[in-house]
Amino acid sequence: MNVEDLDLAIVAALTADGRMSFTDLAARVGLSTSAVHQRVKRLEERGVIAGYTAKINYEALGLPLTAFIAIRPIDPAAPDDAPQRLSGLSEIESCHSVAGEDYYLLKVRVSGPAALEDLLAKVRSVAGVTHRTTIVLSTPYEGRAPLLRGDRVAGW
Amino acid sequence: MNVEDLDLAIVAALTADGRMSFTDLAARVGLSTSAVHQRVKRLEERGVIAGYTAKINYEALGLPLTAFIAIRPIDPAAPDDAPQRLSGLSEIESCHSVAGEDYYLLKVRVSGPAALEDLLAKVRSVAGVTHRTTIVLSTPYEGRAPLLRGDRVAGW
DNA sequence: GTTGAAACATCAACGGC
DNA sequence: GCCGTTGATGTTTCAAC
Repeated sequence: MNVEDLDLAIVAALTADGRMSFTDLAARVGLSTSAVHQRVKRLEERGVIAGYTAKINYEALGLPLTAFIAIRPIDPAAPDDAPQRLSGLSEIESCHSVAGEDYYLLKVRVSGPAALEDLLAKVRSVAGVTHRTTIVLSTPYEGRAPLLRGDRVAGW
Repeated sequence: MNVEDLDLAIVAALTADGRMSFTDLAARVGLSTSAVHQRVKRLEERGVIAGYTAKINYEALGLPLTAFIAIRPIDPAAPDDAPQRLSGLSEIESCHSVAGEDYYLLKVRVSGPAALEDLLAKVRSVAGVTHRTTIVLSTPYEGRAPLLRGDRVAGW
């Protein structure tokens, strides 16, 4: 796919501040405004930049409780459309299919223990048995940019 | 803190598209451009909107392997500054302090198994013994907006 | 990648509800 | 207090080089 160092710098800058103007971005990577503009548009078209989002403080929004829920289907032989069936539950922020004992790992945001209890009941009824729920106490950091450094793609 | 429905609509729109212009945002929530502008600035000042970020396709960037690493310190009596000591490892996207058997849950992005092996060694040497590593096979969805609906803050 | 110019968005000051 | 209008400044966008 060939993403150059300049593109990595652009991606890093837009990860840190997704609303940075093309003018500032240009100054940061040492290019003209329209040159970065073209590169950003190309990164968007190629899907390297999949979009932009606001970072939300969910505590301030009344959803102070974050948890991870590991699940596995009740019937392992049944067609596994759990992600789709769970997608209606708005409390679920992300859904990963994982290797290991569990099938899926969900990250959820709720208003408190009672809402978590309700959610767990819904998850059970929709997509199998909940296996393990891990409560998040605090989040030292989140959404950092894990970008490529010197060691690059060697090792695959 | 008192976040109104109008603010929730703004937050939802900016979660879906963090670079949406105030003009479009205004049309979407039925306000004038400067009215939404003022509300967004207030949401930023109050910390409800903590910033903006680009959504990156890490596979396209050469980091196709995502994993969760659950850790606990070697010496539970020692001062626990693991998040800070781990913050130098750029592969770590997020670090949550959790309840349960483990102390921290890390989400990491690497280029492949060899890079994961290297990272696990670094995590061990820096912040304790790695207890369980869960490989992500695929991600049906991620970064959705878990916003408040009718049930609100009841239940706390 | 660059320049330049038109269309558009941002932001602060002011007035009205 | 919150919303709307205005106008100056800055930004985005696109064609031509």
